Amino acid sequence: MARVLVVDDEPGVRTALTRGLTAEGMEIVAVGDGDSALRAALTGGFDAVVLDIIIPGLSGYRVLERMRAAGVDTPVLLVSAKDGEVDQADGLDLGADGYLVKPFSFVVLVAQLRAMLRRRDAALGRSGQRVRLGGLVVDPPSRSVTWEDTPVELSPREFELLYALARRPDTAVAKDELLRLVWGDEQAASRNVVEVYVGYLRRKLDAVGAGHVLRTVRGHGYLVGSG
Amino acid sequence: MARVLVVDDEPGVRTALTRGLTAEGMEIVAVGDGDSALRAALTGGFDAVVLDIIIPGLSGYRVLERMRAAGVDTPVLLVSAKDGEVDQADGLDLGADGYLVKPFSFVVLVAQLRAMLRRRDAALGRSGQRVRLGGLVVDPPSRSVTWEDTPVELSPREFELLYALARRPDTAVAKDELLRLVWGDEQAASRNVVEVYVGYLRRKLDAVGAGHVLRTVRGHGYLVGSG
DNA sequence: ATCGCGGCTGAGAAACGTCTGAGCCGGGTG
DNA sequence: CACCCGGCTCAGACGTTTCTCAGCCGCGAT
Repeated sequence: MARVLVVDDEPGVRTALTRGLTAEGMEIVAVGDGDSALRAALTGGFDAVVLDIIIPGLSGYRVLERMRAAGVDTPVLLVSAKDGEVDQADGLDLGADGYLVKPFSFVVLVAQLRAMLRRRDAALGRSGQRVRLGGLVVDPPSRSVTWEDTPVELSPREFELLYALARRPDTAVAKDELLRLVWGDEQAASRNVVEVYVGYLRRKLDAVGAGHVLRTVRGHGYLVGSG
Repeated sequence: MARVLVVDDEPGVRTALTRGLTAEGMEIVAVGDGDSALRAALTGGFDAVVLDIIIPGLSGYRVLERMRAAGVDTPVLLVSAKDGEVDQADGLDLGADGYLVKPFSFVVLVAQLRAMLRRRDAALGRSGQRVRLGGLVVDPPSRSVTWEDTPVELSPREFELLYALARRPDTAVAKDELLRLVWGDEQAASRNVVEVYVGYLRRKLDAVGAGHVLRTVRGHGYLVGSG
């Protein structure tokens, strides 16, 4: 689910957008002035920002400018009554990702937002997201695993297996599914190889005192969990 | 330098855009019909596409649709005389990144293109900015590298390799991707050349006591990090 | 307590990935 | 021309990883 920050000075627009975008399955935080907007945006907890330019306090331009200066690269959709070409170009060159002229169509706004979120998802999909689970951290970008800050050296297969399990915490994953997830569609591999690799994993996890996170679910498969 | 594909059926628009965008420092390929556009786009050799919807052969929509279906995620800026909100929304939902209504302002077009290219560069980590990482400094403008203020002399390839790794700190980069980033799309180069150059890099980094920043991630690639 | 089955493990063979040194090529320089 | 340097390929050595097999263990039901 996407978290979107909506910034507009008119309460009517705020409630309309909040209602409409919530119906589209987004989680909305709406604020009415530049200072609140900047404070909210700098938390980095948003996937996109809809930003009116003419607002009390810091202008939309300034908010955008300071966000980028602070290294926050959340996608921003500028909204303004100004339809001059220079305004649009300036906004985009300040680091915005789109520009909508008021009065805008809600349908277009949603489509623009979706386009921006789609790009973000594509970028994230390549790297994979880090999983934290009690003292266990599985970090796909660096392909590293730590237990309470102690690094655990894993081979590629071992890593993939642990990651496949850690992605679904406290959920039993069947051996057949692990075969599919980690070993691919090759039918060649026998189910025993999963047991062998769980063995390898356990040995390495045990060595740092994390043996209990990887449990057997008899007759089904395995699960990693915090319990 | 960015490579941009321009698709429009009017030769006048094509030459105007080609001239204007070239002046902005972009490398332009211009075509006038949907079939040529699709063929060009599917090569994947472009950083962005400016795509008119109403063109001979496949429509712009179709071109976009087939690009995405083929897994080509080059940013696309749709251009059309249709200003209906549904047209815009449809285009964006088909996978476009922006929508410009004809007649458009050239300044806005350029700003939109730049915004799209900026996102792409950020995602790929090619901002051209200096990278600092512990005691390691990689400075693209001057093509110089220092470890705790001690300069490290690198050949061009060595520099590109280190820079490719350093701009994504603590992230394992696959050998295939390094080949693409540093050696270009030429399939000719073997994967071993990466290993050889990592060897060269390590020798030089070791000589100044920075050997540990460049680590092997077995079965995957390499990473530079502070750890 | 005993039995049966699923799960676990040690050993070993084969494949794989990594690194290195030797050496070729081609372009620029003295 | 001879030389050097950077870029690259190749083949070999070495350790690691992957996987299979065979047999053992132990859970849970009777």
